[in-house]
Amino acid sequence: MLRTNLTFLSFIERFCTENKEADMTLKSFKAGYKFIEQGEKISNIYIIKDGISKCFISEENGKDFIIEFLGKGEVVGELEALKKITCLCNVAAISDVTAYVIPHHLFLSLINKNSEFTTLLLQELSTRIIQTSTRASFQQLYTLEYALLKLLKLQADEHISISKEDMAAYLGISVRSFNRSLKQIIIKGDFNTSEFKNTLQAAHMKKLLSNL
Amino acid sequence: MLRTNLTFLSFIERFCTENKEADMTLKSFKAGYKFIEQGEKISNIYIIKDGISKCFISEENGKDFIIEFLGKGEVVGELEALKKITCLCNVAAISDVTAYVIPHHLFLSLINKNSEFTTLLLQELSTRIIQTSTRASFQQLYTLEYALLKLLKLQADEHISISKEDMAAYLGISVRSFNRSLKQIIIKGDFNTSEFKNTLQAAHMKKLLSNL
DNA sequence: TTCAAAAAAGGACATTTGTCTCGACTAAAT
DNA sequence: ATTTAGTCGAGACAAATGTCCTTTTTTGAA
Repeated sequence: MLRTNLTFLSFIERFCTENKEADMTLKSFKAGYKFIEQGEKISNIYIIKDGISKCFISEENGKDFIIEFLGKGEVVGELEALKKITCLCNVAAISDVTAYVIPHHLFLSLINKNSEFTTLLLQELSTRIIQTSTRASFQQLYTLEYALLKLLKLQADEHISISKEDMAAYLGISVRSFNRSLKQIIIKGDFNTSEFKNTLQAAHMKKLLSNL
Repeated sequence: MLRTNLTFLSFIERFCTENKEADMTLKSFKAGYKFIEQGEKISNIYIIKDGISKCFISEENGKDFIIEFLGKGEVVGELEALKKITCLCNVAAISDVTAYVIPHHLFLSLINKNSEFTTLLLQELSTRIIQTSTRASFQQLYTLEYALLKLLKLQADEHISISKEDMAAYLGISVRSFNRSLKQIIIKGDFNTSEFKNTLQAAHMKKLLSNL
């Protein structure tokens, strides 16, 4: 659920130091700041150096759907650059975020001139398709409780914690349903059973649950 | 819902005629034949020349989720080639299908040597991410009836018809729910109202509904 | 044409999820 | 300490969806 791409980040940082004259800058955003707005035209791509963002679609009926949480090395705005479209999603910082800002023209010329970069980009896009597809399938075909349990586990694994509202938006459900399922999980003690392989995970999970 | 990529197909056909010595073949599959099996290792990619296929994930609970219907110019197996993984999905022919078969090594060398091809591939992957993401959001956040109506409209637009089971699998619901919503739509006469702009569409829609 | 088997449709009930609302708790202001 | 506004959780009910099983329709063979 929290995507990262350290290889991609290394490449960018290396490129940055080796091409100091290139038109790349580093920007910081406070937690909560929405730095990309759905429907707007942008002329830069962003590569997250630090912090966590959420990428979400706001539907016309007022509901939000979180496509993915983005961490180190994830890129944003590249679809817009490649396909010359307005922003597909909103992107907002969840924690404080710093990101490399790269103008579209530089991004596009990198693709043309640097095959290492192109390969990394192809890898990134592939990963995204795989994750988006498998998640869509999973969330449509399994019960909410199962999906929620999996989501909590992922947070335990990655030692992060996401707000209740964001988790609900990620699962595509109301906060009410989220609370209900959460209670079921706690009552049943599902998080104590078989699926947790190590006690560290279980401990982090308890902490997570006590904060919700 | 039915993806096509005619630019991609043109490129392949041109490449094929210009490089007769290259290791590319044309294969045909009868309607219903599952030519890619989830979890298996493959060493070719397929580019659909003609016909319609469905690409679907079979979950462990026995349910299927249709990721997308694929028409002319759509490529299959490229994620597996790029990321060296076993097949993510099943792919089955819905109508009779003919497809170009290209070995992984040729596909990968095309990426390295032909920047036009790489650009087309980047476009294709981008489109896929966009479509998968917007669909996931839409299906999670809107009512079934709304999603179904949209699905029927798409079929009317594209002059194709998909079986009931496949539509249900695409929407991630049971056939029972599908039938219920369908009835609602017919009773309400939704397909006759505002959203249908031209009578050709409306006519095709009536034909579709009478076959369901 | 008739009948039996198979497939599809739909009714009934259970479960899940959403919406609306009220009450409990929190925190800040007086 | 009291009040008040705001937030959060959950009860109650409604709507949506799945499962199971009966009914209806279709198909194909005699």
